[in-house]
Amino acid sequence: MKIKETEKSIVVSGVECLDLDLTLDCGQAFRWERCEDGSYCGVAGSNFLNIRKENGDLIFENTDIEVFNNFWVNYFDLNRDYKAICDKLREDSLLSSTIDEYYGIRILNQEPWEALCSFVISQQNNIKRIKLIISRLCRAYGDDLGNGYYSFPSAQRLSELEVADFEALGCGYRAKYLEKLSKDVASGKIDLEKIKSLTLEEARKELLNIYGVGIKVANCALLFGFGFLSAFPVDVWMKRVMEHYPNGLPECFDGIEGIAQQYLFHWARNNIK
DNA sequence: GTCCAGGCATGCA
DNA sequence: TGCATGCATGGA
Repeated sequence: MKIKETEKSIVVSGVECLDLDLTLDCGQAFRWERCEDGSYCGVAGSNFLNIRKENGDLIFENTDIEVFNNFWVNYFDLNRDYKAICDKLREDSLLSSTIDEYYGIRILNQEPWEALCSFVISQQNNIKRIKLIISRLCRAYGDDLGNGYYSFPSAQRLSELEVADFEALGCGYRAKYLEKLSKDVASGKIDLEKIKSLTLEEARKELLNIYGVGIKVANCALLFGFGFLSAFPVDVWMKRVMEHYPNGLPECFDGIEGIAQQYLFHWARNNIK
């Protein structure tokens, strides 16, 4: 990876396997918008970013080198060798063709709190509406970052709300889950940083104790927010995919089950019914 | 109008 | 432990 600072942007070359459309709009993160020029605008943490690809280079705009180094490198997982990971996953025949078709899906390192909230909202819901609800939530209770962009509201802020406030955002029956989750995280009863330091099994057990968090939401939070690449979420789409693996997951998935899952999820959404 | 979506808690056997 | 049921809402 080579990094070059210009007057307005940061130009990163030598990053393999990062397709912005596939990575930012594949149902793992819900706050990126595709602009007319093909670039993406979004917020993560308290940082706004515009990112695009040009001749294979990644162009980061509306950020600075310090935030890039301290935040975006980790967010986009730029130091991980995804090419080697994809080569390993190609040992599976279904994934081999899937990776050829959708090469460039990465797993983003999102913040635990945002990921957990987002996937509580995601249950029994479709991606378009998940985005709609999260957008309303940020606009109503996040910090104003300018130009119509808002940060994801903190647990502290959301702990001030009542169930009816979440219902007003369109959260439906998930409102009561979010209300309790916000208060428990804000009070320290649930310690997300501590959960991040546990083993996968221990962390999953902790998340499953949370009201409104079952196995699917737990695995999504673990994969997308807590850095566990072995987590393997199975939703309605992945249940259809699992018919292709009657004997369990192949050995080449070991340690990178979550990345395999994201390719299969994308394949299923585009190819099944 | 009906069906479905990155499911979960609850009650009951 | 496993299975049936109700649950909010917006888009297709």
